Amino acid sequence: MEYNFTQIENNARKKWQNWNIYKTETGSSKPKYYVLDMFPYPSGSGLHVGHPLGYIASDIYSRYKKHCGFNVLHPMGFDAFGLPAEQYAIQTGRHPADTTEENIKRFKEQLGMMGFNYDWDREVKTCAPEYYKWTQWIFLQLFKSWFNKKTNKAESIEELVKIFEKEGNANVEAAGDKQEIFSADDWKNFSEKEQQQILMNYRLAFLSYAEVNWCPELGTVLANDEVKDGRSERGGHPVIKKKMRQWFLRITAYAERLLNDLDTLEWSDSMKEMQRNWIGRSEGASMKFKVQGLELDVEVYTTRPDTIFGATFMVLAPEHELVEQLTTPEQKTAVQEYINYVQSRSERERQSEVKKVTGAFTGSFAINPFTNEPIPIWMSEYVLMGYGTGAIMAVPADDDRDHAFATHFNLPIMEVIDKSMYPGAGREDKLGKMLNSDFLNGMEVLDAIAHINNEIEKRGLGKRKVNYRLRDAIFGRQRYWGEPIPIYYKDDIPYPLDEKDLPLLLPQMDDFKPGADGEPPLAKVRDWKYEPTTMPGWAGSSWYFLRYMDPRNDNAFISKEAEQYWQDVDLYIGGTEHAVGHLLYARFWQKFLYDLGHVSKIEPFKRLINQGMIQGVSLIATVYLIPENDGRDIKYWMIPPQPNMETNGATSVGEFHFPVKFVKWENGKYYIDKEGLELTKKEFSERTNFYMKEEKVELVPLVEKMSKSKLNVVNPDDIINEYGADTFRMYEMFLGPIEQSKPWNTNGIDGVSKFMRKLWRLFYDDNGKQLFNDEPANEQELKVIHKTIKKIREDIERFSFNTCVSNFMICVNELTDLKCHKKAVLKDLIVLLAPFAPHIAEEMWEQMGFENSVTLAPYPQHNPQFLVESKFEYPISINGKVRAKIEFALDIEASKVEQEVLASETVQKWLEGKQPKKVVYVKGRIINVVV
RNA sequence: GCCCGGGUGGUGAAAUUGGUAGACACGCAGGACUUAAAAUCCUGUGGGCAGUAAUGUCCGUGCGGGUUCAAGUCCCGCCCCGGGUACCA
Repeated sequence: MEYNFTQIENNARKKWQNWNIYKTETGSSKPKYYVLDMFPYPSGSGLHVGHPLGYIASDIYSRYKKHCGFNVLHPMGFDAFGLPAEQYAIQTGRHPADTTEENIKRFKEQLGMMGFNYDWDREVKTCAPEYYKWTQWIFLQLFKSWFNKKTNKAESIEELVKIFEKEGNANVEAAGDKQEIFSADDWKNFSEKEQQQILMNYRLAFLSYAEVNWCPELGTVLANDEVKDGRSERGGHPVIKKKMRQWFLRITAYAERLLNDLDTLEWSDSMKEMQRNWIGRSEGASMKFKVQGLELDVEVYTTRPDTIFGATFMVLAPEHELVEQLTTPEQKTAVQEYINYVQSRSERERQSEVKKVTGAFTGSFAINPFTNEPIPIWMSEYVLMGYGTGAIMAVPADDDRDHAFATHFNLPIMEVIDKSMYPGAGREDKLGKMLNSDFLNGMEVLDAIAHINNEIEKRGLGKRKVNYRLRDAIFGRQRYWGEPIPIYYKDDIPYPLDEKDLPLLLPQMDDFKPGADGEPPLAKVRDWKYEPTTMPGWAGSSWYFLRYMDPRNDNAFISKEAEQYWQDVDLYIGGTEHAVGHLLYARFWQKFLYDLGHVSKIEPFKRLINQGMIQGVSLIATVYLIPENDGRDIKYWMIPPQPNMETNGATSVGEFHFPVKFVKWENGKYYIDKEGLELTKKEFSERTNFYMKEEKVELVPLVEKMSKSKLNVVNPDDIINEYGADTFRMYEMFLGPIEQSKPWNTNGIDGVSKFMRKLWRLFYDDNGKQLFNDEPANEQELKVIHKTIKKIREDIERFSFNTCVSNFMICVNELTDLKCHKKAVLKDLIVLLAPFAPHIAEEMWEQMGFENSVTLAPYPQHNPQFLVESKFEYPISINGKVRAKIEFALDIEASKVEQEVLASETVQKWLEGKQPKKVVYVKGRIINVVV
C-alpha cells in the first residue's frame, strides 16, 4: 500500500468537520492565545503559492499552541471593500458585492484544501452590513471626540462643549490647528453654524480643506502611502494635487504615543524603524523674526537654532499666507510668475526634479533677532507648507539645500561652525565648535543648541518645539464600494447619524462610474442626504482583529467579556507592505478605543512576524522572425542567440515569457520542449506560428514578482493535486526562513515528498502490512525521539520552521535505520508532526488506535535523561584549530582529561617536547592547547 | 543621500551565547535491484596539494584590516544586492 494522500486528506478534513474541533469558545479556563493572519483582499485571480506562506506558519504555530494547552483563537476573514472590485464593476457592470462574494468562495475553497484550523464561525467580511455597522460606529466615536493634550488622551466633545460654556477655550489645549480665543459669552453668542465650525477644529474625525492627492484616472483621492513616485500605487496612474473638502482623522494627535509605545512591542527592528521614520519626530525650536518696515512676524521652525548667527536669508513656502503681504511692488511680477510656475508643476515633476533649485525674492527683509541684521526673504518650493511653519531660516553653511540655494542665487554664506577637528564630518553633521556666533563661540554644537534654546525662550523670541512628519489621514474616497460615512447635512452643517440608525446601508446601484470632476457615485443616488463619499480601504481593516473576538454581536462592536478574555493579538503574521499603512492605523484606532474605555490594551499586536514574498521565476525565450518561402510565411523561430544572426535575415522580435507549467528543468537549466510548445500554442493562440528546430530550447530565468501577465504564477492547487496538502505545507516551510523573500521553485519538493513516503513506511510496508507494534522502546530509539522533541519545540518557538522540517527528516531517517516501528516512539513523532502535516498525523493517530483528534493530544515533552551520552568525544584544538578527537568515559575526572589530552600522540607531536603555553577549556567540550 | 536587512558549495539552506563551517534537502557522478523503466537502497560530492590507499596537509563564509587561545558570528573601512524613505528645515 502506498501513501495515498488524497484519501488521507479527505478523511482528515471530514473528521475535523464532524467533530467541529476548530470551534473556539470565549471564556475557557485555559490561558488564551490569539494568532492572527493579515486577512486577504479577495482578488479575482485566487490564491497563489505566495499567499499561504504566512498562513501555513500561523497554522503551525496555532496548532502547536493548542497542543500546549492554550485556548487558541485563530480566525480568518476578508478585507472585502476595495478598488479592484469596483474597477471590475465599471468595466463589466457586475455588482462588486456579487464578484466579491464569488471571490471569497473561491478563496475559502483553496484555503480549505490546505487543512488550516480556522474557526470559520468567526469569519468577518468588512463589506457585510453587520460588520460595517461597527466601523461606522467607531467613526462616530471619533467624530464625537477631541484630543486633550493635558491628559494626553481622547475625550468627549460633549465635555468640551461644557468647558466652552463655562470658560471659553482659553485654557483648552487640544490637538489640531491653532484656535481663536473666545470666552464663555462669545460661545453662547455664536450661531449654531459657528459653534459647529469651531467644534470641527477639535474633532478627531473632521472636515477640512486640503491639498489632496487626486487621481483623475481612478476618480479618487489617495492617501500619501498609496502614492508612489507621483503615481497611484494601484495601476500606476498619474496623481495631481487638488484642493478639496475632505474627511480627516486626527492621527497626528497620537504621534507621540504611537512612537513611544513601539518600545513595548516584539516587532522586528526594521519594522519599528519604518514606523519611527514615518512618524518622523524632530526636536527643535520655533522662532519669530520681525519684518523690516512691516508690523508682522514670520515664524520659522528649525532643528538647528545653534546656527542662528549663520542665518543669512529666509525662505517661505510658495503657498505661505504672508507671501502676498511681504511682496514688494517691484517684486510682484517675479513672485507671481514663480507662483504660477509652481502651480503648473505636477507632483511627478516636482518629485523627479528634487535637485532643481528654483525660487523668487519677495523684496522684503526680516531681522535676524540675534545679529539684528536684515536678511532677505525668499520663497521656494523646497520649503513645504505642510511641515513646521512653512518658513525656514536658511543657514547655507550648515544645510545642503540652503547651501545649494545660496550658491544658485548668489546669497551670502556665513561659517558658524569650525569642523576642522572632525575631518570626515559633512555639512549637516552636528559636530564642531561654534564661531562667529557671539556668546556661543567656542561651544560644542550640542551644548550650543541647549544654550541658545534657553536664550530664545528667555528673550521671548520663540520656544522649544517637537515636530512630527506624520500627517492627518484623509478618510474618504470618491467611490461606491466602501463603508458609507454616517453623517447627514442640514444647512451644510454635518451631523452624526443617531447610533440607533446604524448601519447606514450602501444603496443599491448599477452605475459605479464617478461623475464629472470626480463626483462620487453616491451623489447620483436620489434622496441620498448623507455624506456622498465612502470610507477608505483601511477603515475596515483597522479594527477587524477586535471583531473576531465576538463576531456576531449586534449590540456592541465586542462584548466586555470577550474583550476582557482575548485582550490583544499575541502573534500577528503578515507582509512588510503594511508597515506604515495598516499597522499604524490599527494601532491608532486601538489607542483611541482604549482612551474611551472600550478596550483594555494600548497596543493591538504584541508580536509581529513578517513573512517574505514568494517571487515567481519568469522563463524567457528570445524569438526571431525569419521569413520563409520568399517572405510569404511568417515564422517565429525560437533559437538561442547566435552571432551574425541579424545579418542572415533574422529579425529579433523580442523576448517572450513561457508559462512555467509547460517548462522542463534539467541539469540546472530550464527548457521548453516540442510538447511544451504545443501545449503553449493551445492555451495562447497568438503563439501558433512559433517554431523550434531543436528538440528543446533553453529558457532564461528571471526572478520577479508573481503576476498573471508574466505567466509565472504558480497555483497551489496544482501542487496540492500532485503532492498533497501536507507535502505542500512542509515544502513551503522547508524552502527557507519565513521572513525571507525567495523565488518559488519546486526543485526540492521531491525531498519532502520522499520524506512523507518514508514516514508512511514506518507504519506500513509496501504490501500494506501493518508494521507498528506495542513493543517497548529501547534506549537508542528513545534518544532519537527525545532529541527530536527538544529541537522541534525550540525551533517552533523561534519560528525556524525550515529547520523543523530538516529535523523531522533526520528523525525519520534514523528510525528507519533502526527499523523502529514501535508505537511508543511513533506516537510522539506523530503529535510532534501534527502542526506541520495535520492530515497524515490525524490518519496515523487513528490507525494506531488512539482516541479523539490528534489536535487534542498534549505536545510531547523531552526527557533530559534520554539525551545524556554514555561517553563523550573531546575535540582537541591546537592553536585554535581542531586536530584530534579523543573519547572519554562519562565519569572521568576533570584533571585526568587534561593529562590524557596532553599525553596524546597528536598533542605531543605538536608540542615537540616543550610545555604548552596555555590550555583553554570551553564548556567542557573543547580543549585548546596553545603551543 | 539617509534608515533597516542581507551576501556561506552547482542550488535551497543550517550553524541558537564567539567554540569541529556547509547539518538537512535538491542536483550531479558511480553502483545495487530490474528484460527495461519507475520506485527503492548504497557510495561519493567546497577547492588545492601529496599519497595506490586509509589518510595527511593547506586554503575557504563579498573585499581589506583589527580584537581573541578561537571569528560566518564582535570592531573599523569598503564593495554589491534587497526593502523602506526623501527637498521634513
